[in-house]
Amino acid sequence: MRGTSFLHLTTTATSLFPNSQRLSSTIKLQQQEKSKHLLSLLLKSPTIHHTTQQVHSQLLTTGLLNHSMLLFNTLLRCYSLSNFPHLSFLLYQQLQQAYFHSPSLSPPSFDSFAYTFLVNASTNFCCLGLGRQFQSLITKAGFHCHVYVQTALVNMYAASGVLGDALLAFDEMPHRNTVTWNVMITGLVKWGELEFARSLFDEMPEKNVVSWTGLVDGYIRMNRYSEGLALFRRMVMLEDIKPSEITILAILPAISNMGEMKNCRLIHCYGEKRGFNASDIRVTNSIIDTYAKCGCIVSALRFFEEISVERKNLVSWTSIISGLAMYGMGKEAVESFEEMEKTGLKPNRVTFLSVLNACSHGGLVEEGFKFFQKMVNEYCIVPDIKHYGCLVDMLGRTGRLEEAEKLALGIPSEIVNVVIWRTLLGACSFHGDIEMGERVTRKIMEIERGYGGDYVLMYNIFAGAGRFEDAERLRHLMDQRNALKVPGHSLV
DNA sequence: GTAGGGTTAG
Repeated sequence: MRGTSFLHLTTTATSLFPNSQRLSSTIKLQQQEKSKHLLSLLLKSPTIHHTTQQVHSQLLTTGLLNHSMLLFNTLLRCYSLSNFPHLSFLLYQQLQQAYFHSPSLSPPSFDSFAYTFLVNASTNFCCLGLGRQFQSLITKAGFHCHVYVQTALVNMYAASGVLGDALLAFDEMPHRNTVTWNVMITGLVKWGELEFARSLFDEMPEKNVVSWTGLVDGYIRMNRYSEGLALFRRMVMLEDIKPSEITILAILPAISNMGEMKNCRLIHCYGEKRGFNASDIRVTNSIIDTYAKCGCIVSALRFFEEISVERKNLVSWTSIISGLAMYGMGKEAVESFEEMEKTGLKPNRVTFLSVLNACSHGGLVEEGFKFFQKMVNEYCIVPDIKHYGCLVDMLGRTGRLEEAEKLALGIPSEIVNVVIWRTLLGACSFHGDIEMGERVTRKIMEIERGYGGDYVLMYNIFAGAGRFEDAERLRHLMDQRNALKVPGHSLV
């Protein structure tokens, strides 16, 4: 890795600042003013990449790079949080090189802030190798007990799924704060280690809303909705912890999976009271989605229409289109799509998937094809298997089985899957096409033999056509192959 | 300065 060559340079670092005595006081003052100005620029708009880059190039051209550790660290932080975290490493390297090329300067000495941001940049850049190198520099620099720096390292390992190393770093910390515990817990939750996360949660001395939300989210992500919601209730009622917008985002999927319309309303009201609905578009969008999934498209629509056009983003529109699709409201979904385009928003693959789904559920075949063409030609989006799935379903539902089969056969072999054929088999069953049903069943068996639902569908096709012998033959085959029909409800 | 995040074929 490119990092090796420049990282080892820091081992001799002792002090960042140059010998400033030689600078005249006027120049020094000018530099301080300039630094102050650049710092305020960064602090004013830390998330605007353009500003960060401008400040960076100013630092390089004016030679101010090694004059203020505060400015350097702030810039490092902006990069680590941006979409280009590797620029943190470039900046780091430039400071090293400034020293390397002018021996009159004192070598840079990176503090706990710099290391924290560099580790975060490694995390966000998914570059564990570099992170490990920083870890050894951190130890050499004497920050092996520093809570912030070590927490950043625990987070790096935990977020990347290297849970053994995360625990090692966590265990070796003589002092931990709530954030340390939280990064460990959320890391474990992220990688499905829920029980382990739970035991740490029970063990941690002071829990805050992030700890609670992390665990609630864990249960819900593992489809353990009632346990997640029970924990949420305990958090609010017994522990008196105020939910945050992230808590709301975590519990809404549980509410929609349980179909708890009442609770959706409750959360909606709570969001109004706390101002989340107005301040966080993600909460707004998730409420639209939850209303729709709880069976109330009217509430979803009403809520959606209350949002101002300026606040609605692509996900808001996609959520309502996908909601309308669930109810077979194809026409309304198409109208929403067109309205969205008028506002200047550019649909993405999910928006197209939702509108295609709406066309398929609403029986709008020609519109569906038009959207597919539009997606490919106008928006240059390469269709994925789900887009094809909608088209097959759309043709299959309306009984255009030959076209559906032809389309399925034309799907690139690298992406075609068993779901496509299962969709077609469902259509064959619905429209009673025995021959195609047999053909499609054979295709499915080539890919996967263990799913009982396919045998059942084919059995129904035979039985429906009065071919009971064939049906029984199939039932035998199913027993022989030990195919299990997965029940319609969850076993947990 | 360090932690959690919305829409997705059948």
